[in-house]
Amino acid sequence: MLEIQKIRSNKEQIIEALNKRFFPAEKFIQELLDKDNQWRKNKTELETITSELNKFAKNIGELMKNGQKELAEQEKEKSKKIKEKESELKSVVEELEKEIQLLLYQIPNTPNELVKAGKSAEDNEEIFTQGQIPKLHEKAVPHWDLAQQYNLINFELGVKITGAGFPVYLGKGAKLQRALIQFFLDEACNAGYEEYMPPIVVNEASGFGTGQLPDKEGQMYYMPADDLYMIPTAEVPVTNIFREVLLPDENFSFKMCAYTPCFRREAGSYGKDVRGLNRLHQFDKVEIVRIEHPDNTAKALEEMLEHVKNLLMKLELPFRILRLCGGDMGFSSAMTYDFEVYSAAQQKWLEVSSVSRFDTFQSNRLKLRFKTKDKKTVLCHTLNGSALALPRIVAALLENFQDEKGIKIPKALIPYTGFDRIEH
RNA sequence: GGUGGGAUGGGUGAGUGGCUGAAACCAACAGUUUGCUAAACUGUCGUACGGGAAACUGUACCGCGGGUUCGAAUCCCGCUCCCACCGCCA
Repeated sequence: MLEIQKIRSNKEQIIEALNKRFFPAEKFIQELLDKDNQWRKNKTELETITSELNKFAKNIGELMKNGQKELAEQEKEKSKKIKEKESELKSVVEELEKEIQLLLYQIPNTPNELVKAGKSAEDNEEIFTQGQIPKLHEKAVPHWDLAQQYNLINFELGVKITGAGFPVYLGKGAKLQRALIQFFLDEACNAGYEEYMPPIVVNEASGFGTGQLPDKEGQMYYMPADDLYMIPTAEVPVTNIFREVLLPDENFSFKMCAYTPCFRREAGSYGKDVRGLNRLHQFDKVEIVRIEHPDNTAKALEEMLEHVKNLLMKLELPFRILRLCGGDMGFSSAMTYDFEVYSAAQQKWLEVSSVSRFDTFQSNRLKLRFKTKDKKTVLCHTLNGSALALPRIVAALLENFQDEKGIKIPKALIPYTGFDRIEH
């Protein structure tokens, strides 16, 4: 959620920034500011009247105490009329507040100055590439065939137990999952991120805090009996640790990581995009989350990018980094970098990580703030990124490292898997 | 699931209709004293929003939402959460 104070004072810059998303900013911002003006006018008037009523009440109390009953009654009569006016104004103010809130919820974050204008994924900028695209043998197949051939993942079994998008991992397939989770967590801890194991269901307030609610509730699985949501990412519970937190000074920097399963309804997805591990309803992910002083955000983002790069290099996967254009970024993000690995048998790039800075957009909703040296209350910045999401990594590993006889495990992972090849 | 108790500022905790944005104590911060530490003393010490260049000022907030009243932390109604004990269970 954008800060209303900033919209008041930086109207033009904000509209310009939002235009990079092809969001109809002009209309929204103007309407918002008109409502805000009305609100402030009415609010001031209301408070003047309330103040008057408070004086009446005090005065009447005095009169009663002194036994001047008749005078008191007269004053009561006078205050009645003012009170009518008060309740009228009150409902106007409340209505305006609701409308302003509603508008604010619908306005996405303002893109960072580095972000280019653009409508879709085609306008994303490739800013970095690394690694060689492997040459596969002639009979190379996509990962869903490999998974079946070597009995690593059983998709049909998942359908039987739950439904499409809930695969069953078994044997070395299951061990590979466990190895990757452990590997990613160790790497994150070594980079100074503190490990958390949060709940994987959250309440409504948490969904709201990170911006999934009220708009994107279709994305989450919902349990009406208990009014709880399954998390779509560890970002939700971990960031909400800091909901309604006021940090006492400026010397803070929180680096957290968490492994959780993630649940996404992915309503509307279909076709080859959802084949095999490409898009699942349940998947595993290690997430890194940072709470930073605004001055430190740019540096923190760089560090996170380096961290994810490092993971992919250790896994020996070819990858590229894209800086998303305005139109392709998530609602809450000010700037997002996507990491894509090349999956050689499918011959396509798969998104495996998304690293974003949100600046004050989340912290404004979360009420996550700190005190400056001169005792001012200021919103913190939040950042997060996947480090990493498993399924597409597994897809790329299987596809890229296959040969005629089996699948090789990258060196860095062998200590975690306990085997160096997958064979019959 | 059953029964009972509770929710007040960073913490403990007083407050049953106006003198309470809220006692007292603790913690924290600043200062005085001191060779240093400690102690003592003095002062400061909630959040949000509005108005104002600022000093400052207005309003709201005692779990949440409604009601009664000229006036509510205090009375009434509904809800949520927490704690304890019992039952069931990993």
